[in-house]
Amino acid sequence: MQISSRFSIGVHILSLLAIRPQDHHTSEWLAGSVGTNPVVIRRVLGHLKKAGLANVKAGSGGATLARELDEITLLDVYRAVDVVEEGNLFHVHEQPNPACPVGANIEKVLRLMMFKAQAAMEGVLAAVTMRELVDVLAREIEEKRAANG
Amino acid sequence: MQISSRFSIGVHILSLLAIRPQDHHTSEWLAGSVGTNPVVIRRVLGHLKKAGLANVKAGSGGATLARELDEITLLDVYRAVDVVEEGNLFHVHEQPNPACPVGANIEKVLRLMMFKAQAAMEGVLAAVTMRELVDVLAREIEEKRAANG
DNA sequence: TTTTATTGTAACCATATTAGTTACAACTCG
DNA sequence: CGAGTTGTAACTAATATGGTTACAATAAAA
Repeated sequence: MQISSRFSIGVHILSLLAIRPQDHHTSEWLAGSVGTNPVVIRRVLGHLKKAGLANVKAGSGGATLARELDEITLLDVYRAVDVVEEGNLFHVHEQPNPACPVGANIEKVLRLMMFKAQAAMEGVLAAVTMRELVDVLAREIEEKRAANG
Repeated sequence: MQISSRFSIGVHILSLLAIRPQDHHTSEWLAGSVGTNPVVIRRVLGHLKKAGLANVKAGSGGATLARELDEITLLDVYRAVDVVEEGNLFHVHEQPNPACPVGANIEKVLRLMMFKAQAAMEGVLAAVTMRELVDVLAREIEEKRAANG
């Protein structure tokens, strides 16, 4: 099991919009960098638009950031692309036997522990802004450029 | 996307082994409490056995704990039932364009952030032992018993 | 030894999700 | 108008999940 690459694609797209603000970001252009089909990009971009993270212009085409990078956290992207239903990262089996003491009570205990684990994960995503990520990315690009030419 | 219920089933099984040590824990009996098919139980139990968390006796049947509750963390169970490939909770898209500066460098940055998020989640699981979980569960059972009779 | 109950595993099924693809109506703007 | 683009539906192949039947191998009781 893995969390859908829609999340990583969403981050990739927003990074492109941030780092290359001058370009005409069509789904085809974005797909070229992500390495996938334009329709996949349009689907993810649709999620980002709905969440108020990106603007997309129909007809003439092109996407832009709808918010400052400082005001977009990785958790915002994660939620936007709808990869994990809220509070349900873990699937808890659904028919424990209520006639058995363990069966009747384990669900509550399990959900508590799993919620904490999930919250810890999302907390890390919430603590990183796209500004920080793009800064790290830009530094990475610059370092490689300096090294390889 | 959700992490397979094998994990919650595994915890449920170990809890049963701990709370009802006197019973004959056949897959059928366990399935009765979990609310699923005995084969599903046997499959999970197979994972737990392989990981050294449970003993299962073929032929005459019956499962028992193979370790003290204090020496089993939720992370042990999570790893045992093989719900998430190590280090790969997040699926990162696999063909970013190396000719694009963003495409060439985003994977490393993404993996770093995602690894931190995943590690935070697993850290919570590692911090909870089956002893603690079973204690909470036993308290829950007792409270309900006292209230409802 | 025979009988009975159980495990371990293969095989199959229905369902769901994912990511890619084709197709096309609706839209924007030169 | 015409060229280029988005939004979306529809289809596909691949994969994972959880349930089910079936049965050989096994253990222990009768």
